[in-house]
Amino acid sequence: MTEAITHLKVPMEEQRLCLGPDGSVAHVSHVLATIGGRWKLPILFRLFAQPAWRPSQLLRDIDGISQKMLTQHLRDLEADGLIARHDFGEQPPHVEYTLTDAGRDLMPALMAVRDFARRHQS
Amino acid sequence: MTEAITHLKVPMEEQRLCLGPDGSVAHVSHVLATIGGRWKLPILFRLFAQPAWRPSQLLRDIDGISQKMLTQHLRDLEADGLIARHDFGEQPPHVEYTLTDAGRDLMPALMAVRDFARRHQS
DNA sequence: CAGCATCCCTCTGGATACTG
DNA sequence: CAGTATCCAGAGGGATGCTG
Repeated sequence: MTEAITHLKVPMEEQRLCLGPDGSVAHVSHVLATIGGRWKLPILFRLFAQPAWRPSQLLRDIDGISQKMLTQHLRDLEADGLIARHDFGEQPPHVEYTLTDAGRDLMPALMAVRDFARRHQS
Repeated sequence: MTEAITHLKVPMEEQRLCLGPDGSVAHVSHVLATIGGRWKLPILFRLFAQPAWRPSQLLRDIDGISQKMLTQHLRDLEADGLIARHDFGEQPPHVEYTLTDAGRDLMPALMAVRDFARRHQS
């Protein structure tokens, strides 16, 4: 590689769509921030594979997670509108978590990321 | 919401596809790790909007980035196969970065994430 | 121009123990 | 069972200055 790289022109529209304070970068960054926690994907994918989980089930099923991080991530995901908390008000306590419509709508995008990873598996 | 949530059955195939050491979670997590740096999306989207950039251009164009983080992220992205470094061996130094085929292939997945963010913009 | 080295600080997340 | 509180170590990243 000793030859200068051709700088193909790209329409300014494309640039504005990608960059800037409210462009693609900001949108994607925001989503990545909401799913960026250490255990958020394991939680989301479980709620996708099986619609309702109790915290104790997740705690047992997700290997290595602590109760503190489970609760914290569930709170975050709920605040970001990806999952919903259902309290049955029973004694002993009974709580279940499910994906929201937004949470379900996110999964195809994550599958696109997964498919990319599969295509370029090392 | 006082009624028990119906636990719809999901095929075991789906579960194995999503979870486990080599399932979707691992794949997506790996990709998120490679693009998770503070300035990696700004870099990738710029290389997507315009094919070749010199480090000094990126340093001027990406508001707030330091030279240390620019170099570090460029190294990481190169090691992960998303971008390529082209050294023209001139004096003064002349280096350009471009997306690799893999890097270009990643963008549609990121666009899917962006479109999700747009649909659910708050 | 491209890149490296050092210091420092914040934030995430792990371990542990406790409450209703 | 569901959730909270505290302490603490490590990674990520900002500021600054230097080299070929």
